[in-house]
Amino acid sequence: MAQSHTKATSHTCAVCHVGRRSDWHDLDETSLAVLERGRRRRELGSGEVVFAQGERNDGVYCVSGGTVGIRRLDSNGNSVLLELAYPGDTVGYRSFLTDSEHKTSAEALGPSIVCHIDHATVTALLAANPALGLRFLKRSIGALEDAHDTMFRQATFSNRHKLVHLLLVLVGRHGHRLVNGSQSIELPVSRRDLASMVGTRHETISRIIGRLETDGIAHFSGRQVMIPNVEALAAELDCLASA
Amino acid sequence: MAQSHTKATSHTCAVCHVGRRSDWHDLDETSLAVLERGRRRRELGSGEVVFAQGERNDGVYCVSGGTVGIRRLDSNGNSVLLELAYPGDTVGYRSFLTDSEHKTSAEALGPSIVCHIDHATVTALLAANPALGLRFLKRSIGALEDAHDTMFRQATFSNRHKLVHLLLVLVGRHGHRLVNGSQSIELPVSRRDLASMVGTRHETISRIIGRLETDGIAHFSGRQVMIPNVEALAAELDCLASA
DNA sequence: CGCCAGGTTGATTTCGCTCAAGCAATGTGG
DNA sequence: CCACATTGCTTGAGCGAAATCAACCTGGCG
Repeated sequence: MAQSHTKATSHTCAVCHVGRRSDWHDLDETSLAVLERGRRRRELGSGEVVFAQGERNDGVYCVSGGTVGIRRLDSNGNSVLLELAYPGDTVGYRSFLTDSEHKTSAEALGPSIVCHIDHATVTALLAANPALGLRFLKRSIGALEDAHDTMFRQATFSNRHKLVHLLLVLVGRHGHRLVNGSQSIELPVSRRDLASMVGTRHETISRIIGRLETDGIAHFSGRQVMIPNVEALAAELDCLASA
Repeated sequence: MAQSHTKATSHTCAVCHVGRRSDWHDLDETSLAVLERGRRRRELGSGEVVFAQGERNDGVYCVSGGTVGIRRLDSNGNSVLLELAYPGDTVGYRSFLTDSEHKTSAEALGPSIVCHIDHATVTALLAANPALGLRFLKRSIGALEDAHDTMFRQATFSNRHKLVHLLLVLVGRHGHRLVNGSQSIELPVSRRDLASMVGTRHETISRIIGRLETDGIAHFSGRQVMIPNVEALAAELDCLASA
């Protein structure tokens, strides 16, 4: 929950994310000063939007805490959660680099901290630091390969397998190992969003969850998930590869 | 069929694709000379592979004629066609830029012409022409946005709508307008590949095609498709947006 | 307290997958 | 040239899965 205060002075992008390197680490002295001047820290509550689909790009956002969801909407109210962004990730760089409106929305999936880096600053930093452009290139290629993975799974996995895979990914990001060796996750997303990620309806997700429960593979209570045996969960997917 | 010879002199990348700009147009004189030395033209027959998933990257390939399919395979023999590449497109640049093995396979979907540009040459050209890196950046962002579109459709469209959408895309690329105003397409892909792109089985594609036939919306004969009224086809999708 | 969003559950119908057979075009070896 | 295998596609029957529509629950919140 939104630890709100941070002595704003002590917290610079340079010291941000010591463990996970952000895209902004490799800047030289003067560029860091430019960055400090051009960035503004924002604390977001659950559901608050970072940027909205269709808006004009106004710079990029570096996630510093929490989880940010990238989603696409259509005029019918359909919404699909396409990516999750974590501390160290930069979002909004695609519409910046193509100089276009945002093709997706970004919103905090829980209390989050995000640094906005304005358009002029990013432009200046990119001009002075070719390596920064390279980071974005690598990032977009990585995101594309993830998207291809997802497209492949959409075409070849059953809904149940897709949900299991998603759970395994989320365990990696949000899981806590308990004393008895089981894993506990706090899901960052609603059932509806789970459904959109799996490519099905939320009722169906409910039923698949029910089946996982009766199979003893996972126990759901709201957004809390207990997984007694992660290997058993992973084994569900292995039976595909072994055929 | 793969006939391999070409009067190598007469055909340079500089004069290649006059209409559709390739990624290699904006090079300076000396870089063009480097490119000419480092590239090798290949003519491929239907089904011949440009590069295979898992192979080490050995440079990039510029499509000069025909159609190239980018597909992903798994150990079970599943195959999903992820992208189509056309003259002017460069393929294989992602594993080049990330210095990794190919994450996908590329193969000619019909008689095609492809220029291989070897690893050392691309490295040299990238170093001398920052704009080239930018082209690749734009390209990967574009591909990512396409992938997001596809993921969105996978989650929200019915199979029929997905097939109709795919047909409309293919009309744009492969369609010929006939005298009576109808469109004729020569599909570049098999039914199985259509199925993988839609995310379903080939039998289901057969049945959906049957329904489109009886609805009088499209007429299939092998890989030839006749669409008497493209607007009627597009109207299928509009009814989604209007709700 | 009533309201509402998010979630679950049930009943019904539609849809798509699986398995299997049949068919046409193509290629191959005798 | 024909018998035969192969490949890609279509079609059918049966079954299981998921969409749909609807009721209902539950926890928060004004």
